[in-house]
Amino acid sequence: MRFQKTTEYAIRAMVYLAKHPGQRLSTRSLHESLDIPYKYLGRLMSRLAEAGLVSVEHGKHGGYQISENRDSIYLYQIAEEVEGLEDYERCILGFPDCSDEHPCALHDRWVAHRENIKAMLYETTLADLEEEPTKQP
Amino acid sequence: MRFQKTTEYAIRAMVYLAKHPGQRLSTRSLHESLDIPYKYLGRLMSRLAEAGLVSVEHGKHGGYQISENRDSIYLYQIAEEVEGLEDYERCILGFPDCSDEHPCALHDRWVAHRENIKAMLYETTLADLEEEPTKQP
DNA sequence: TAAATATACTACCTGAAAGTAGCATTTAGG
DNA sequence: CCTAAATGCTACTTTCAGGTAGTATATTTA
Repeated sequence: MRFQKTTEYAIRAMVYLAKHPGQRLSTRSLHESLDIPYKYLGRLMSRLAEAGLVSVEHGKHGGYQISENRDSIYLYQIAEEVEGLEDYERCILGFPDCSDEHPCALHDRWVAHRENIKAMLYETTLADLEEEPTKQP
Repeated sequence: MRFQKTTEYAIRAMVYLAKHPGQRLSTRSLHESLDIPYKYLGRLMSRLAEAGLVSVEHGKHGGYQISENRDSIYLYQIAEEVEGLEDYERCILGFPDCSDEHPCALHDRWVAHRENIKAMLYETTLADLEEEPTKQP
């Protein structure tokens, strides 16, 4: 009941980029700030760039920055790109034909929590995460 | 953001046993009723028996049944045995020193949902899942 | 134009979850 | 006592997330 490690990395990186608007940050600096394996992070950033979530500059002094406004990038977009959103449509017990009309024993209890998590993903932007005066650990 | 498949199997099997109190059910019959790979289910049931969640009879006409009262077995016990409960103490972004006092950007939003899920696991018994007139898919 | 520094691409390695298979062991009952 | 039917144990296989490594390519700048 958690994000894949790669999704954690992706959200970390996107949040960090959102905190440094207008700056182009290299994989090296993200690696050092966020403690994510350098080579693995490089491939991840390429994926995020290809998905259009960040813009990229090649060559010397290259790197990544948030592609659009921080308030137009939602958490679900990051999760979708990395691990997909299939889990949030899935029966909690894995029954293929579980549904509201034909629920498994845990369905009703689970769906309530699941919808709350979905709301978090679909309604929270990177800008929203900036608003609170929370320190990055 | 889901249970491991094996945890799904375990909860399915426990719920099914809880619906047939006093009956000793073989791996074969559980396999046929729940569509879980036969051999894999056999090993899983052994684990649940060793953990004390079900009682077991060997030999001909052997099988498993709920070990105690249905209302004294909580979902968290099943999840704990199969995949552990570490995820529910973990930072959603994987920062090792994230905490209430030193939160990551998502901490406060996530903890609310996480605690609700923990409550579901720690407060729901197999008997509770019986009470609602829901059909097993 | 050449060196430095960055991303992009490709191949490989590792560990764990999920699944398969065979044989040993236990028990009921004719 | 023997056989059928069940669990228990052990080993192997498959798949994929996560991680490592080397090289190609792009861009800045001295």
